[in-house]
Amino acid sequence: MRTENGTERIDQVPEKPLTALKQQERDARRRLILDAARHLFAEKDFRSVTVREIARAAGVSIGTIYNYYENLTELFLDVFLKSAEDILARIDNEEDSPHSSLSHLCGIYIDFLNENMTFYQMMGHFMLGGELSPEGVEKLNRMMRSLMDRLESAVVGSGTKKNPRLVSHALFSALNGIMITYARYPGRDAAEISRHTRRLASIIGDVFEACAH
Amino acid sequence: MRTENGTERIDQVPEKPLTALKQQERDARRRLILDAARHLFAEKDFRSVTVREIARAAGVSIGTIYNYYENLTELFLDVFLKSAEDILARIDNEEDSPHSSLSHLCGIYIDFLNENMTFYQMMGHFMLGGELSPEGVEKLNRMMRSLMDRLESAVVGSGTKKNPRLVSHALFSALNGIMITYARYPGRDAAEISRHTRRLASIIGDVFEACAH
Amino acid sequence: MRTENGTERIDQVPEKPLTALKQQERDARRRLILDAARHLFAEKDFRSVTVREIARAAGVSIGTIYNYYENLTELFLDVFLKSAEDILARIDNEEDSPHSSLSHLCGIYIDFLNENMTFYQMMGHFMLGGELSPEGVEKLNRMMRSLMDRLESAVVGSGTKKNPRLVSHALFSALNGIMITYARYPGRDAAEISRHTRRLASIIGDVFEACAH
Amino acid sequence: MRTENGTERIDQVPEKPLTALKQQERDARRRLILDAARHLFAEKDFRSVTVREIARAAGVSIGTIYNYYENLTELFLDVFLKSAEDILARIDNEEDSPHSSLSHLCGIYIDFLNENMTFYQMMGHFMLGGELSPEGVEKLNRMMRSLMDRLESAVVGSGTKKNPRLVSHALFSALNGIMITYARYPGRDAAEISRHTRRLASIIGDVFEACAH
DNA sequence: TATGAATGAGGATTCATTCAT
DNA sequence: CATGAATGAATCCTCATTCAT
Repeated sequence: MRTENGTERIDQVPEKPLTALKQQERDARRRLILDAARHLFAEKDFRSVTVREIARAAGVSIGTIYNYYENLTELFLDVFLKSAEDILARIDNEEDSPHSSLSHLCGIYIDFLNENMTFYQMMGHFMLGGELSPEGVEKLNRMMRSLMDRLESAVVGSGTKKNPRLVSHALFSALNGIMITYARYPGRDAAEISRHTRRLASIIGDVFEACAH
Repeated sequence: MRTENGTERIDQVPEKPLTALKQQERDARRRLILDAARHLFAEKDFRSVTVREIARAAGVSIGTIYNYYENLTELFLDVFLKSAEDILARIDNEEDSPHSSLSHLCGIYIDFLNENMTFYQMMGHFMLGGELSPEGVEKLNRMMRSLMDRLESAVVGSGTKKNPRLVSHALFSALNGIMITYARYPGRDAAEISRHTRRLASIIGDVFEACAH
Repeated sequence: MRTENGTERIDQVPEKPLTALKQQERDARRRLILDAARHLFAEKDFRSVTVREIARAAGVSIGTIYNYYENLTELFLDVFLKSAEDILARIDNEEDSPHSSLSHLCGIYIDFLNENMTFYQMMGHFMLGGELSPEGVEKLNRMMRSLMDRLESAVVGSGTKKNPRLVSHALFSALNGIMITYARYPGRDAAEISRHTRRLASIIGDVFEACAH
Repeated sequence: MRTENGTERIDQVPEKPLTALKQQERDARRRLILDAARHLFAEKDFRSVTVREIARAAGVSIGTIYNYYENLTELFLDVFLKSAEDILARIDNEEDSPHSSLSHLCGIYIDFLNENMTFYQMMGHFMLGGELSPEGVEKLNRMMRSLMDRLESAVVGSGTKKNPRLVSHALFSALNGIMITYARYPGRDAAEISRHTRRLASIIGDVFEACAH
């Protein structure tokens, strides 16, 4: 069994309940660190967060961090992947609802970005040259593809006559671009930025939907 | 007088040719530093370039750099603004040509990004939380608006019936998003990425153009 | 009963075969760790080998290592003493052979050093300031004296007219010095170094032998 | 011009007294650091001395250390080379004196080692696997050869009939071995060790001298 | 006795910035 | 104005050892 982000979670056969328990504890601890980091990132740019801060926030020692993560970058990547799982889940939930238009999906995504700027910052960081191990790159790309797949489903569902893969690439790009362009709109507070970016997402969704026909 | 990027260039009255000369020298030196930095950034991620490296590349001392720039960030910002002037000039040149479709403009922009990844990286850096002085933010936003204006002209020219400002916001976002999404497409070299991103830009341009009508 | 290296092995009276068995297991385990460490040291400088590596190589846990050794230094010392036992055994075997000249003995010793650089490195480490418990120092010196004794026998056998103890001190020193001086002879591979050091050992042996008369 | 240890000391033409002055200051500062380190090494094993300690002892900042040395290893190496220059000078001075027998030279050398245990410890460290840059290895070997040359002169002077190079190799080895074997003679204080090692050096010198004939 | 996760002091090194010359 | 040596806080990461299970 593999979780979406590629973390290996060893299946525990009933014969080894002890090990299973340990694994649970391990997962819990890892989660603890992860969440502490996420909360920290909400307060300040993730690139300026130190191991010491994360350790303190998680209530563990520095060394423990390194028991769970090879290095800081791997932790950052895990935070990113965890966030990505969240948005995937959110999309998958909405998919079942009837009013699942392209525009609606765009709104969900952009709302998520507004609520999780760190996710977006990390996307920028990792996609634009942030050092990453080969395994890290692999995980990153698997995740990006997962996101793309959701979009493609929606694009196909919109009945486009064009190449759905290419169109969903373009749509995904368009959505991602909203934040890099307006996340720091001058003199606007978070609420205004949220509203503006949502409107742009809506426009983009509409444009792509309209052109499908 | 103000240059597009807001650099303050003290006007020299003809009565003081000596000072004017000095100012020229000063500009030349500043340019020297700027260009050295740009070349360096082409080789490695700008965030990992040190003052010492820039000084060596420019053939000046570290101290001199601080005579021309308050700090490293200001230098980075200037590099960004200089690049932005380049793309503005490129767009303005093309504007005169007859086949100035929206799609064509998108192509020009995305080509520029591919040739100037540092520009894009800096955009991401500054737009997503990079520390910046109030003056820096001001300069940055003036530049972003200049770019937007060019796009808006084109959008208006495309005869859209929608709110041109909003549409051009959406289009600008869409273009910017291409790079953050595909600059690290796995297993592709620069040429392939350039081709793919250009295709996406073309699609986006077409989509927005089509919907104008 | 005491082994040559001073390891305390609690005598097991026949009445307690169970405990004796346990002791055997204990010895086996200790041996396991020891050998794993020795093999590791053959690959990389012993000072850079970590407990974790030794544990992994021995197939035991870190904690187990500390059940058998007070600390890493004690383990290192034990490796050293085990090696020393090897060279003692080798010398004792050769002693019986007829052609046991001083020069021949020197050759045996230097060959051993070439094959067991870790032994020599540890000698340097412990003799030149490496922290050691009083018991450790005691063990170390007992071993050095054992080695000296073998040499002294040979010196006496060579029929020297001088103070045999002093002469054997000098000879022992001379042999030990060969490696510190030539172990890193530039641009020579192991075979060449082995050959050169052997030749020097031979010269030293001859010189001491010649002067005996 | 090159100093014995390979430090590049740029010759200053009279036309640039300013630069010459700066170079002098630089040398002085480098010397300051060097001496501080040497003194520190006299108090505790050089391997356990930290940059912070050296900086404090030298009255400079940590960063300054790195302005003069690439890294700690280079500093250690320089201390070693400086010591080596001292012993070379001492030998060269004695050379002029009439009673320059082999045995006398050996005494000078062993006295030096007793007074400069750090030198010997470093010799062991660098010769037995201590990490070193290629340039470092080069410097180290040049120094070892310089020492060897002095010995060879003396050996030749002793009128040996054997291969002088080989004999001096053997002699050098023998001397170096004295310290690794007896520097930690148990229960003896520095004075006793000094006396004992000197006696051994004398024996070795005599033995080699006697055999020359 | 075996385990191995947790610990955290401590290491070397970097680098933007200052300022005396 | 130009210089570049000095600064030192701040970084990530290691690893021997402990101890609860």
